[in-house]
Amino acid sequence: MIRDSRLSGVLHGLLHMIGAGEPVTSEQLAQAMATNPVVVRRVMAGLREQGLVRSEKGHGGGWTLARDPADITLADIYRAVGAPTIVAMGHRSENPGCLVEQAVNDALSGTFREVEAIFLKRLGAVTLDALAKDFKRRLAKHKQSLEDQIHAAK
Amino acid sequence: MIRDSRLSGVLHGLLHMIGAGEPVTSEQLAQAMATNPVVVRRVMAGLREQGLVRSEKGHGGGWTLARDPADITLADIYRAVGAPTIVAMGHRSENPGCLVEQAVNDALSGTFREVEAIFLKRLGAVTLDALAKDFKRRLAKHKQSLEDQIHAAK
DNA sequence: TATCATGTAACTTCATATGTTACATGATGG
DNA sequence: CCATCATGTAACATATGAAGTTACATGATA
Repeated sequence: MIRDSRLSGVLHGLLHMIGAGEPVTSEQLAQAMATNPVVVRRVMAGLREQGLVRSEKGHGGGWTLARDPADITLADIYRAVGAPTIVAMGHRSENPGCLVEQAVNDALSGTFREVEAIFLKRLGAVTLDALAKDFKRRLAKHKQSLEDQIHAAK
Repeated sequence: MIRDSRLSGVLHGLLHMIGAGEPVTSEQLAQAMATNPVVVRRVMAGLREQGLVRSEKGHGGGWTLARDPADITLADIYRAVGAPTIVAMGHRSENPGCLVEQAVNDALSGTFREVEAIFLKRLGAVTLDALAKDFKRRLAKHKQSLEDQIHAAK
């Protein structure tokens, strides 16, 4: 099963934008996300429609965050990228006449829906700011680790 | 996103097998599942490898359950059909060098794994027998409903 | 031995995220 | 005003994998 990576990709891009402090072009984001500028625009367009980011044309243009990252949850971003399918399984058909199918569908649908609700709840509990801070912690740790190596080599 | 319907389809087929009491051919199962006999054999082959069903060739042959449906959970069946992808989303790439990517992947992976665990736990709590009984309840209710209509029409 | 059924390889089909090319639109700086 | 830079978007190509299909081999039964 091909897995949709739009949420993953756009989060990557947003963290870059937070770190930049100035408009970031699709070209730069594409390089960071190892993809194509058009793909970036395509997915970012959804975020813009939801008022999460802004885009500016021309010199010095590019993408900027439109809202406080502390007020944006991963669930907001998930919806903004088009609310991709969460559960990769589905029903063979939706024939309401077959009682066997009804029993099977109900049993699976209940689980599917529960899983989707939990997924969205979890995403809703994480803000973009929290993710950015997590990244900064990793960065600090990484730098510390590098310095330790330098000192150890003296 | 195309959703994998093997689990749904095979459950449908298994309920038919339970109701039949004698070997059911791929042809019959295919008709019930609105698909092709080869597709049925393909997916049933996984169940056979796990010892959940048996197949017999020749006259009077077909598919039969190999174990007590009360001892088979939907999780067993899920695994037997090849453990299809549960979460339809994934990471854009697995570049361990990029700290941004690490932060994003960890945040999403945690949620993905939690969701998958819950999914399997739920499937593991439902036996094939329970599903069959649920179907029988629906059938009885349906029959009752039909009779009521006949009586009301008198 | 004819028939029935599974076993399996080797296709085709289909949906859809992703990648790419091409060109239009609009903003900035000279 | 015009060259440049950037987004906006349509149109098409590519890739993946489930599902569907065809063809034929294998084996069991009557």
